[in-house]
Amino acid sequence: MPYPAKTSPDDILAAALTLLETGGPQELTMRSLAAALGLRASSLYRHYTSREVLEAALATEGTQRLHLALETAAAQQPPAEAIRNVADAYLHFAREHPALYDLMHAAGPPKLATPGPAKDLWNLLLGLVGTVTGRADDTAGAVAFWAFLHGYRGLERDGLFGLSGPQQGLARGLTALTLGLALDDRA
Amino acid sequence: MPYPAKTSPDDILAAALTLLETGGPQELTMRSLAAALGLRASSLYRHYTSREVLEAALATEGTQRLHLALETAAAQQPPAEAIRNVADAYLHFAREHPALYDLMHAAGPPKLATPGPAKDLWNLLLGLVGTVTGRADDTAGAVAFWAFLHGYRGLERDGLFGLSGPQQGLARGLTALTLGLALDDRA
DNA sequence: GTCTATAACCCGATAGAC
DNA sequence: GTCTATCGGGTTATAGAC
Repeated sequence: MPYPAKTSPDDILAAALTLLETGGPQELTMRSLAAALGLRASSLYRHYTSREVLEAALATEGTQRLHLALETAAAQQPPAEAIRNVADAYLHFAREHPALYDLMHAAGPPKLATPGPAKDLWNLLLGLVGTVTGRADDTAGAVAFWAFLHGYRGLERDGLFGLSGPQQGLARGLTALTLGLALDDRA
Repeated sequence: MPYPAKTSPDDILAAALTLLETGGPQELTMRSLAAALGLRASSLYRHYTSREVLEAALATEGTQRLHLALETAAAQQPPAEAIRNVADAYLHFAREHPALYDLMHAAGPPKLATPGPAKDLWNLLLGLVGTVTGRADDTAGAVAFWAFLHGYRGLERDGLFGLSGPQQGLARGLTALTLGLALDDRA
């Protein structure tokens, strides 16, 4: 055959992930991605109709991986340990895949309502917080917990902890938040 | 005079702020900025040597404005009200100036150690949290409080609260965090 | 200090041959 | 399915005239 297949959607996705982690978001262009796969940019459009579609696929893949990591971290652990393990796993994921984590939040609003990786992730957080606060559907508590993790990661990524480090801000915030969520009995 | 001054660093900064808020970060280019001022892109380089320098100036300006807004919100208020007012003012600022807020965090790490707007902002948060926890330099507590606000804003901006809204996640997180920080007596 | 002109790069995406 | 060639657009930044 004159033009045998050199790649596939999965290959492209994998190469894009590697490129994203090694060179950051600036390096993820259709040209450099094609080069990493040994082909031309125009060939990619046979597998992903646009860059936007490719980024959406990346975001979905990232959300799935994060969900899996958190699930593993929480497995077979009592509530207090599960919370800490999940927080550590969350931050570890964001540190290891900073550009992917950013992309997950930049590429459109992941629908928490409709079934999919984003909803799975949300349900995990909801259940986790529920085991600590004793409420079945503690939406507000899960939002607070997620906001804290997401924000801590943002500050850390922006280098705001400089040389002095976060000074136990993570541990203290986590303890305070779980303690406060369990005690607070607002409606 | 053949070429009278049409602009100044302050004019440019003001126009850049307007452009940033109306059109988002994509619209803030040297070309469009110059066009908004009625001149050519190359003329801007007499006032700001590069786009990077201009963005740094924007970030500094934004940090000053945020600091001022928080200072006003906290003034003459008992601790509990001050915390809530500051949180509201913080989120209000981020909602009103989303692109500027992003730029403040994207344009290099603001040094919290060296004197400047960023340190002023940090000191305000540190003092505010101190009035609630009763500790003089509660670095960890301030980090936790800031992380929560920053993270809540990020989730809100990414549209993760969809139609159902944050479900009191802000109020509950704030209450839980302040309660927990005041009660927790970890070192 | 502003102008014109241009250098030197980058990007996503498409047409049509094979 | 991949290729070459190219369209059409964008950007920061500089050189030199006035």
